[in-house]
Amino acid sequence: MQPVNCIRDCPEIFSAETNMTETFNPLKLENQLCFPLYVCAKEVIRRYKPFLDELDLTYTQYITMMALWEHRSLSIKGLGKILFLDSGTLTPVIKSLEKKGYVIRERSKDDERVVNVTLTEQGSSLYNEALQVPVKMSSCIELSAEEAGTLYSILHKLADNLTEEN
Amino acid sequence: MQPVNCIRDCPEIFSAETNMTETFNPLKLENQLCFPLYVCAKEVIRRYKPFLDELDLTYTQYITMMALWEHRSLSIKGLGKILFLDSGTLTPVIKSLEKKGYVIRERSKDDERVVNVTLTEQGSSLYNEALQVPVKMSSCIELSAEEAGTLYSILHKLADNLTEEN
DNA sequence: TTCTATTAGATTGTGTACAATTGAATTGTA
DNA sequence: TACAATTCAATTGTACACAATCTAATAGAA
Repeated sequence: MQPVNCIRDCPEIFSAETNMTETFNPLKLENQLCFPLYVCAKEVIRRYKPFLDELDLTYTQYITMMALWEHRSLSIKGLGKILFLDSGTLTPVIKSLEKKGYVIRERSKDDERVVNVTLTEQGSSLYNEALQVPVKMSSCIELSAEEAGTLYSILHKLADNLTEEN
Repeated sequence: MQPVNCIRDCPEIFSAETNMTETFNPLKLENQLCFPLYVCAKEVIRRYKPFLDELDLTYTQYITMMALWEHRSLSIKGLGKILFLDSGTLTPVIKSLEKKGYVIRERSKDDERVVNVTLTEQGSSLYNEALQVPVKMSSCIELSAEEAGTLYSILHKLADNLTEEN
């Protein structure tokens, strides 16, 4: 990726408020904030792939399992709120997890519209193998503890800002 | 998104080197670094959509046009290096841009394997309308100048680290 | 209570992403 | 110079991601 000279080279943030001096070009890739975000997300997920392949999970299936390891059972809607995914994405992901035997899907008796997704025994026990995934990933991301912490908190602030009140 | 308490709550970074005290759980979504990255990338791109719709561009087409506004003409391989995309993704994107009249595709005379993608007059002049996109986006991202700059440089460091050497 | 509005999830259609393969062109080497 | 290896782009197959639509179920209001 390109080097960066100064803080105002982030057009989504600065183009409106900064005085546009000589050569500053808000449509250059190197001046974007979203583009490296998009590249990093893709590349980190690509680094997950070999480790997730060992569990026969995709990244989307992995984060779905994480939500279920924490909550045991969730509706499609509940999963969507946690993962920021809609039913168009989740329905096939969950059917795939069901086929692998990690979850079961069943209509709620209280409200027939609701589909509850629940971990099976096999899905629960996958947790122990999955514990190796973050361990292995940690060696792929060469950021200092401070940088990682800073990145973490800025991303959470940004995510809150972008996803609030839809 | 969930609140964060302390810097070690980033398992991809910390799980290998940190002493695992009592309840720290590396497989919780709130303890991931990749998950908010993935969510932010998706959500920022979603915010682009209404502005890009006005230009009849998708985000992938938009970054492709950015590369071409800067370089005028590039091979598929050249575009792939800049955008971190492979031919399987780029071929349909470029055919779509060709259909809209923004680029032309032609085999290189020097090397018939190479396809050069070149801006048309119409593609070039789209630049002027596209200048409004970063202006409009700047009001969607509520980060301070300092946070944006910090995010920018950490993401570039991470991208360099993830994409170096193929 | 009946009719309307809302909600949950599934489906459809479009557009990425990427791994793996293919085929044509070029390069490197014996 | 042949011929094996490499390179470039296209194609194929799988898996998202989301907008828009659809259907069934539930809730709300007259």
